[in-house]
Amino acid sequence: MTETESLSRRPGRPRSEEAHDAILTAAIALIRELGYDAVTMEAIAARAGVGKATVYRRWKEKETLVIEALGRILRAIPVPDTGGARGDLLGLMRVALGMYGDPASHVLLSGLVAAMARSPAIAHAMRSGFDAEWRAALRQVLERGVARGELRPGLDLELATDVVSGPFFYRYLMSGGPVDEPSANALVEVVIRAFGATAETSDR
Amino acid sequence: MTETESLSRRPGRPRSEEAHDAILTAAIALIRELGYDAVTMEAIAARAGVGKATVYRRWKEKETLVIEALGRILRAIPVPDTGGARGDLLGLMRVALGMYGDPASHVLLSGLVAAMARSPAIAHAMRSGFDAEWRAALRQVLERGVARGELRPGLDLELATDVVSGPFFYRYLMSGGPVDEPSANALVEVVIRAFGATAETSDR
DNA sequence: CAAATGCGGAACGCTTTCGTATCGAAACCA
DNA sequence: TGGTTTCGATACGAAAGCGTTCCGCATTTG
Repeated sequence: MTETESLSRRPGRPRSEEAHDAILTAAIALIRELGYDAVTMEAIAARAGVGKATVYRRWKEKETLVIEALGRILRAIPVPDTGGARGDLLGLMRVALGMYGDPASHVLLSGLVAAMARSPAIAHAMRSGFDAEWRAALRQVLERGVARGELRPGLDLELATDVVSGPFFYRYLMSGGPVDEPSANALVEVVIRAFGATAETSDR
Repeated sequence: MTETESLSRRPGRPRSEEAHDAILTAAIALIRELGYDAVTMEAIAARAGVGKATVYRRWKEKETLVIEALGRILRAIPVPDTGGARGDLLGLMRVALGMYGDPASHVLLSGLVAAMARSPAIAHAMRSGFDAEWRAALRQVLERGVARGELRPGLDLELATDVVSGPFFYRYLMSGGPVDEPSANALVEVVIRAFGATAETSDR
């Protein structure tokens, strides 16, 4: 904002975009492999093929580096539109399955959850990024379901959101239970039964 | 088993039970404060008022120490019996609220979740302790509900368990949403609506 | 051109943790 | 009593990470 206003104003050699990218990419890769806590600035620089000074010139702490890196793995979640709440919810569940399916995500996610507990900045980044994105997509699907008359008008959106998100999250991080297509189907049926318009209770 | 068969067989000074207890207690306290990863053997010994050698004489690795210490905070979960599924589930939810209510539990739980992702031994200890205990209590309540005719006979026990456990777990570790009595009430209603016998869908 | 800044790389001093060793005192057994 | 083991405490060397500084070269502005 202040630096790059009129097309690179400063005298010397400009900072390398390649280095910037390589550092962020290396950071994500290492957090996937080792978890947030175990990753060091030294290792990030080494993996990126970059001097430590190049890293410290941009970020003073691992925390801020990681927060910027998190933006890289955050992709917009496509909101499915199959014409019905059941199909839309299933579509979102498949997005979740895709994320949970990668075994490396386990170390990544659990490491970040632990980091959230001790770093408000990381917690904010995760909630306003990962979680908010997912939540918004889910809310949209649920509201469309209400508008169509498939879901109950007065339904608690927050609660419905977490009934969809929570069970897989719990299985993935704690119980080790199945996180797969059949479970996704069953969970969607539960949500529709719980939040569906009072008419349709046991169809399918 | 082998050592203490005939009332302290070995010649020298016996190991201090006080030291043993103090070490385990110190370990738990520190994990609550700092998280699993950040706790060191040095800090545990210091907090316990014990020499490092005394710690290493008993446990070679932090991992095994922590696994034994986890047994300390695992209390048997009382299975409520209010005469109805709704009341029983609410009783269990209050147990969960009691655990989540302690702010120190946040660092404890999230640190252990991260440790589970990298240590199969910790994962096993958590699943066969904390999770299994909770799951068994929940299963009992659900099965009683089925026997009473309040819940649907063919219900998926695993899924129902995780629909109860997951949402608060997700709020606690990820979204930061409310984990309180009103939410517990609402969640119980969701479970009863989703898994209830087809007759009672919208009473209360 | 000179001045300024960034580059990858290496080395620096500092701190923390690791796991082991050693100490004199204390607690147990034969 | 003498032998053995643990006690709390402290010191130790090795290893790792920190954040900084310097090097020689590259890339930009003026």
